[in-house]
Amino acid sequence: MTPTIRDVAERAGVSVATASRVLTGSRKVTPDLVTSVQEAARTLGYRHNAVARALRRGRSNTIGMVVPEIGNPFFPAIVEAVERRLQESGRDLFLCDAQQDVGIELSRVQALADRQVDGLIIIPVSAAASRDALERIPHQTPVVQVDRFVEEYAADWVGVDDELGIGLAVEHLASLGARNIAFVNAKLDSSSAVQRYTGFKRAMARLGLPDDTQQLFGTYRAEWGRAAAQELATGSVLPDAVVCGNDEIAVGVLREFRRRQIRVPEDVLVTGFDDIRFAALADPPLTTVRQPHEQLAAECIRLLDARMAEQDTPVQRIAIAPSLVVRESTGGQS
Amino acid sequence: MTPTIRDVAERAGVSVATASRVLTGSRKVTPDLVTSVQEAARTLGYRHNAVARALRRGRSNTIGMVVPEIGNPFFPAIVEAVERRLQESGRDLFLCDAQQDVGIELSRVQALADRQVDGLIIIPVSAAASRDALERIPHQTPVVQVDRFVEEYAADWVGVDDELGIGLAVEHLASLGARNIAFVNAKLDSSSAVQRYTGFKRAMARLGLPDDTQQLFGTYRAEWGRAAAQELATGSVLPDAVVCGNDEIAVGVLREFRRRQIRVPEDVLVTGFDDIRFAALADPPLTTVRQPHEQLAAECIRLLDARMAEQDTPVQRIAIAPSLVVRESTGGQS
DNA sequence: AAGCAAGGGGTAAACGTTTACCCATTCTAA
DNA sequence: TTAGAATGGGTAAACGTTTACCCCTTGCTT
Repeated sequence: MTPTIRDVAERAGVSVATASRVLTGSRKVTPDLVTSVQEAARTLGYRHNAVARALRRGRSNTIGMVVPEIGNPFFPAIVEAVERRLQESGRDLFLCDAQQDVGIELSRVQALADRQVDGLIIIPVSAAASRDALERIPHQTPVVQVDRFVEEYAADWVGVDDELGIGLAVEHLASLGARNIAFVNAKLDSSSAVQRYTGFKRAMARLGLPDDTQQLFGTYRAEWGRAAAQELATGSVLPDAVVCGNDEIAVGVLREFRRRQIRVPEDVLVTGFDDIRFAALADPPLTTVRQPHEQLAAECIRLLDARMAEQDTPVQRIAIAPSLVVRESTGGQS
Repeated sequence: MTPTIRDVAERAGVSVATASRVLTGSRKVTPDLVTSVQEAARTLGYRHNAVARALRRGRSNTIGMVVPEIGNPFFPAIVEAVERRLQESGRDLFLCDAQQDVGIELSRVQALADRQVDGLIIIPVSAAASRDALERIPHQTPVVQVDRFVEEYAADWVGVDDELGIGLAVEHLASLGARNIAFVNAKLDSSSAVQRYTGFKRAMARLGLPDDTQQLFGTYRAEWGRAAAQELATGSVLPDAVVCGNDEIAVGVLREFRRRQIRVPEDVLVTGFDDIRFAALADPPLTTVRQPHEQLAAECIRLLDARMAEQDTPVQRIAIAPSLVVRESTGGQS
């Protein structure tokens, strides 16, 4: 069997209390005993049982995170940044995937909460349907939402200013002379889809552009981008530009236009959102709205720690301004 | 405070033992009591404390998984498939990212083992340097390696037959008349990099092709692909074809060739490995070796369950034959 | 020199479950 | 009818820690 702290104490000739004190450093212990306990622990290959510790302490030194779909490359990028931050404070991150399903999301959230994670970072699947999952989280567990949020649910949030981001894209296109600007997005069930849509409409209005352009709603995936591009291409007139709700959609759009020999950026301009790894590798490289991962992650951990330190402080929503990255899909430099 | 089983028992007017029996179904209980316990649990909003349960039972109904780098899209694809499988048996998956660092990998493995996961699925970072991390896993914890394995370490493995896969690519290129075939791969510190390399050399020898072609080793990332392509493009003669160690490299290669106006497939053929989501979306769409995720995941869970059921059965290595997907980067159909 | 504080060790309770064991009741079979 | 089995409930121990509490020793202050 794996050795317990009792074995360590026995071998070192001390009580378990002393052994625990040495191993956790929770109280001062005579140097002699310190070394003999450490020696004993080392020779036995002792590792503390994190389950027992968590039960006793009521905390686990672990943060849980749930993302909507790990296959969507934007989310791993956020996860990596969060992980790097957590590492600085020596905490572990356990990651779960909701597979775009609020039922699975609920079970993941509960699995993590049941295991006494000290905090929960969640990118909710749906602005409305994820509320149930989040409301079932025990109230003492701090929760921070990232990127997306749930409507009418009081928890901290940090994300990018989606409205502003889409606005940057639209303005850029308008400055290049585009007037008939189509919009291809995911269905409006996540908060980011909603905000990007309102961002689009407001920017169009602000710039005095016609807002009866083609606006198509599907999923945040490349297949949808292809399907949408097909619809745009077979319509009566090709738009001057296509604003996409995320980069995956945009990559699908580019692919379909290429297949149909519609040239980007000569015949039509295309923009994405997120600046995923492959945005710069697409052909042509994609003009997109960059999400500052590191900053998002830093704010996320800051919010979480603040919430852990003080439960009853007012909820915050932090929107970070994104920036536009101009590449060849709108005629920029490579 | 959140209610405990004691509260449930009290409210239902039974002992905690009975409450536990009802809630876990571990023994038959009179129907009356069953309903009153369930009623009590429901009205109190009782959720069992998974930490306490795990401590008492010594099992956690949880599988841990560690991947080398979650930002590499091949790994999330495997994770998703594994997750779907585990769901069938009602187990949870906690995922950790090693960030391509064997030190972090070690700490992740230990964090999971310390929390009494029932099994560990690991894609090791390095064929040699990851051995330390794996050897420190308590011997009662079942371990299955996926995709990559650690040399001289006795644990089950399931993956694709890398040698065979690369062989398919080389044969395909040879059948198209390519003779001067370059190879762009990651450095040989992961088992897959090694196996893909030997696969390449053997295939070249088998087909009687010159094996003094350019062979470049970097990382499994697109940036490396770009750098390597630059080197190939500026060499004295452009190879007939480039076999890449994975799709990310290949995408980088395609990008750089495009930038330099080297046409694929007219001037040079390119192949990848993995068939990630973006392989079909690259321009031109990438001919690649497809990894059967679902099958890999299924075998992985099967191995894990077998190992959990019986500790001392001989170690297995299962190599699944991959298939070639021909796309335009070697002149195939879109 | 006496009293008190501080330092540091041990004992045992507690965290929330599950389950071995015991016991009372009811049922079955001879 | 009665011995024995079967059914089902309760009591309490156990999982491996951490830590409140107690107590002894030492050293310092007056």
